[in-house]
Amino acid sequence: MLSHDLLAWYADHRRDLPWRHTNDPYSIWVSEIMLQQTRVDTVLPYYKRFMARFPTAAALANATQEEVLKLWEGLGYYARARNLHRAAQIIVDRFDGHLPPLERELDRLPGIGRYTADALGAIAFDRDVLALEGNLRRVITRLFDLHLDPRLPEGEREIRRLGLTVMPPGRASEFNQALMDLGALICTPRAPACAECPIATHCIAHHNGTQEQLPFRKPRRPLPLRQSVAAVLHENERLLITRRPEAGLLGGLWGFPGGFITNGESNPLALSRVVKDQLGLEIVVDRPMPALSHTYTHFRAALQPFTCRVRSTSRHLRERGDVRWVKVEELDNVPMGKLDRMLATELERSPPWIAIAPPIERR
DNA sequence: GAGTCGTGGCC
DNA sequence: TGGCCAAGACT
Repeated sequence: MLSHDLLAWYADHRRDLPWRHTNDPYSIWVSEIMLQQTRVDTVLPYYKRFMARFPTAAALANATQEEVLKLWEGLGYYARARNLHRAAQIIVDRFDGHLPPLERELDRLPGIGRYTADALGAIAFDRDVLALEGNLRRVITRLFDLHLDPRLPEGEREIRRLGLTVMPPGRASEFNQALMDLGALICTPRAPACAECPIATHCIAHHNGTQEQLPFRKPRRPLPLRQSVAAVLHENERLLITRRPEAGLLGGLWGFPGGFITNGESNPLALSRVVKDQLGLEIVVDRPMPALSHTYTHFRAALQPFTCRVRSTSRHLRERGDVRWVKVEELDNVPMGKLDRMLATELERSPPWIAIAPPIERR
């Protein structure tokens, strides 16, 4: 039987992961949020630090958002951290610090969608639900040789229906995680290791030789490039940083004032306008910027020292909660995205200047 | 339904 | 090396 073969393989080959050493729903929840669109190896050090600092929902709820973001810095998709923090506060206020066990309740919490609600239902609460994520979609698609796009509603419905037919009642936690490990270790997107697969004899795609072509995907549109600018403003030994809006790129993190350029403005003018809009500072640049390269992997090559003067600093800056002056060595103590950390590093070489960031390639 | 949101590893 | 992908959620 398929489930028997799968669970026997899982008993011998399951990955040893910190969140598999516990039945605590909070611990499993944190792992599920961190693992969204993020590889296990990337998550591990973040997870350990986070759980050491916030071992319970109450500990997380009592923290400041800034501290939560600081621990998340570098992990990406920062809305996850803000939503996790908010949800912890809701759980403390409305559920006495404990996650509700039903998917329809979990699904209402910020940052928890269909998948995470089902994963918690299955893994933390032993409920007979299928937690459909990338691995399960691919594995089930191949098992049944489905020629449907798994991301579209019709494909998802069919995957869920067929998956449930092979899930043994009462063992949803093991079964879901076994399929995840199978997808991560054996039934990989490219070059699946069918010779080592414990359920290859049950796999219709393997029988038909179609596993390499599945799951079917529509080609994606090419990604646009967007150009951004940032100002690095010195005052003696201090640097000006601002807190970014919660919505959008690197939301809630601290960084140098700046933004995306629109309408093909020349770079110095765009920078002047963005900084003026954000801070009320007049910036005077005294020579034009050179051409720039195309992705921020080439960031260092694109940086050009650039002399400038700040015409006026206004007192209202000091009163704004989203603006700070920090010493260079303190930059490590506020949550900033990677791009801005690179700017900070570059700044220490040749202050002061205004940096024009090359276009950001969206993914 | 399609865009947006990060980062790192892979070949 | 650049395009693709990874334990998705939200708008």
